Amino acid sequence: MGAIQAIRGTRDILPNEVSYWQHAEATARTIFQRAQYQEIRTPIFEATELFARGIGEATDVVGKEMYSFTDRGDRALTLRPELTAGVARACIQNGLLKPGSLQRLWYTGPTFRYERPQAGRQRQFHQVGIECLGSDSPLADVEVIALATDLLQALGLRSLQLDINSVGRGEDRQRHRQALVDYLTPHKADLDADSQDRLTRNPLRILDSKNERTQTIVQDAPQLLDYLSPESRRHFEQVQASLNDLGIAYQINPRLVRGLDYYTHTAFEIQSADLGAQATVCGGGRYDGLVATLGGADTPAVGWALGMERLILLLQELQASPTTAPDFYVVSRGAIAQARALVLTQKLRQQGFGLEFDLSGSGFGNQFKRADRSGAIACLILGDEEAAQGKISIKWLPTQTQDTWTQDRLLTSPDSLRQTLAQLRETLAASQT
RNA sequence: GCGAGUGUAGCCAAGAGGUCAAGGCAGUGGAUUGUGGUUCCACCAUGCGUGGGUUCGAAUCCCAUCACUCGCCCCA
Repeated sequence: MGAIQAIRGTRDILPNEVSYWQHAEATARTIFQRAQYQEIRTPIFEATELFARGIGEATDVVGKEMYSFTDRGDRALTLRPELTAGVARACIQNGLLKPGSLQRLWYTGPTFRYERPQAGRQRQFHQVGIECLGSDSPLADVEVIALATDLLQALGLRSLQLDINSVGRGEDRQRHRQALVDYLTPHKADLDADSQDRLTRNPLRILDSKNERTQTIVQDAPQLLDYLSPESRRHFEQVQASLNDLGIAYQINPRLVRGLDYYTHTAFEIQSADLGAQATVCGGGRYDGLVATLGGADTPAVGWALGMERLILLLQELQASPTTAPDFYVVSRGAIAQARALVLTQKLRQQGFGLEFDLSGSGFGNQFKRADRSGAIACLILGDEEAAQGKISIKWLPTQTQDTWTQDRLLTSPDSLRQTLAQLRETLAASQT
């Protein structure tokens, strides 16, 4: 009652879930590093104008999904709804885009969009992404896509689908858009309400409508792929050829369009059937115009962003949470013994062992119960008797055997300790399968 | 932003206007003040998302509000 709650569309990531995040982040990091992508960290909020100009005023993201506010200095600011624009801004501002040079970058961090929350969709969510700036080669598109599929595969995800398309260049889209409007206008009355609305705002989207009647009308509508310039078509063909060389399965989806204005040529999406309505895990493409739009030198670029929450949902369906059991559980009783036990605990931790120290102050019986639940391989036991003699008892939980060592021996034989732990862990694993 | 559904403990839940709200899992303490996993016992919601209203009486009916879920829109 009266307790303050996390605000709508935000959530806490609790310890039992964090292990998935760490696993995903670590995997991403090694894959990016192997391909010589460097991490970049940019601010969580930026000038509103950056997104308005970069993403496009007419897009849904800018039009109705931004967390915008003015600060005490009357600056118009926005919590970033995606990271690409900020990364591009940082590259321009810091002179990272020298003519003829390449920047390979990756990033991760929180992202904000004011939308109705659903499964796999929140107002604060997290993205991981990469950007390859400075190359117009179709091979850059494919390198970037391959890193996405590598990452997902390394995480053990199956049954994902890669859709690709080419949205051409601005001129190609203009011509196609005109043709599309010309084709659809006579049918306007038969379109669903949403699509009628989109006829003037964003006719491309009509192709994607889920309305059956609209779909039958749209079947014979002009396809964007037929309006591509020869250059754009060649680019798209090379992307496909190179994907084939790498054995990456894909589907050409002529209806795939991206929600942000800055995309050119290649657009792609990776979807999962296990995510419900929010099926896209990873989306990206080429954005040759963005850097120039933001005031930088003309710089071709490709990249993608991946939704961490959606990725974690898939990982959780796949495997149980990785456990983090300690090597030793430290059982002690009596003020002097406890104080000594803590000293030994710290020294063993400094040698690289994992130890959980019992702080409950309850009887040995209860401490052993907790030791068992902790999943530890052994108990270190220090009571009045051991403390008085400078000794310590070690109970090996899987074998129910117990040794008494001098405390000195405990601290000076890390190798044999490690060996015993490894052996017991093995037999434990064997007995469980 | 629109449409629909659901809120009872950390989790899964029964309850359907009338004994100070079943049960299970988890947790804590004890049987066992120096030895675990099994077992047994005890404890664990002055309150049913929140705020109003109807009623002699509300977890149960009504209204509002908040949150979540599903669909639309859109995206990661």
